[in-house]
Amino acid sequence: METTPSPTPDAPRWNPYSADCPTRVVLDRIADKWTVLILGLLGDGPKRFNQLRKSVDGLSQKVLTQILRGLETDGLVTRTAFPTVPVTVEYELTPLGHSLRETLDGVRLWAEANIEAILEARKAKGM
Amino acid sequence: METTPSPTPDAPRWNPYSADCPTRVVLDRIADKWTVLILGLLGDGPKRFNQLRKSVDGLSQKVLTQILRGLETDGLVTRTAFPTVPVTVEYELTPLGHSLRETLDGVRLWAEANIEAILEARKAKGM
DNA sequence: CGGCATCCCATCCGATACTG
DNA sequence: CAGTATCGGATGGGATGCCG
Repeated sequence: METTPSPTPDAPRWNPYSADCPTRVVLDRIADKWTVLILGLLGDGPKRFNQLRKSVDGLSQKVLTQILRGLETDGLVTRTAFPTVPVTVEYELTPLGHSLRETLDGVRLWAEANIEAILEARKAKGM
Repeated sequence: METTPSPTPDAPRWNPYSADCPTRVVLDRIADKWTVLILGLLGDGPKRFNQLRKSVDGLSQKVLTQILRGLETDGLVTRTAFPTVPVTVEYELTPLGHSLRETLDGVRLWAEANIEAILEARKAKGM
């Protein structure tokens, strides 16, 4: 966790590109290989731990745990453990998480609409 | 650079669930601590190298170079060197880069609108 | 099933020195 | 000014084992 050390508590204004700007706080949480995909999966409804893990190929148990803890910390998902045997744990988006996921849909749509252009740019540069 | 060293051509790509494969390609490019912020800065117009570096708190010269090379590779920015003394280099968004930046504005707006909720969630969990 | 703890290696990144 | 080159420490994350 990389919470910013709170400086002087006076000025409520933040530099748009300093470490405590809202965009950076949010990006530091979601801008990794997997989080956006997990939010997408949870958008379809509550999911169990291993259900998530198996849905995203290459995602390890350790990393999934870290991601879910982070999302929980920020109030984006809830974790519910049912006292079954063995235990069942369900993760679900909060309203806040849902609204973020909807916002990220914009990125997904852009990606799908422009992936060709990107791949051609790479090819044009010999990649 | 972060190009894959292994040139194995036909690896079984990520899970078929992902209509998100394009999303993954795009995320692998932009989903880091800095790239979205740089796209935001360039959205206001062309910027010189050190201009960008000084604008983003904590961003090193090395990482900025890597990011700009990556964005160039994907056709999102152009690099123009002017034969002044000393040399001047300008980075500018392509139309593709502009359209991505506009999409990412959605994320920025969400972040600014919901940062309070996130910080309170963290505080409620003792962070 | 859903974790946590440990080991351990790959990658990242900051610091530094040098260059056109 | 805008990089490239190199090194070493920090970090991330896979593999494995254990546990409620």
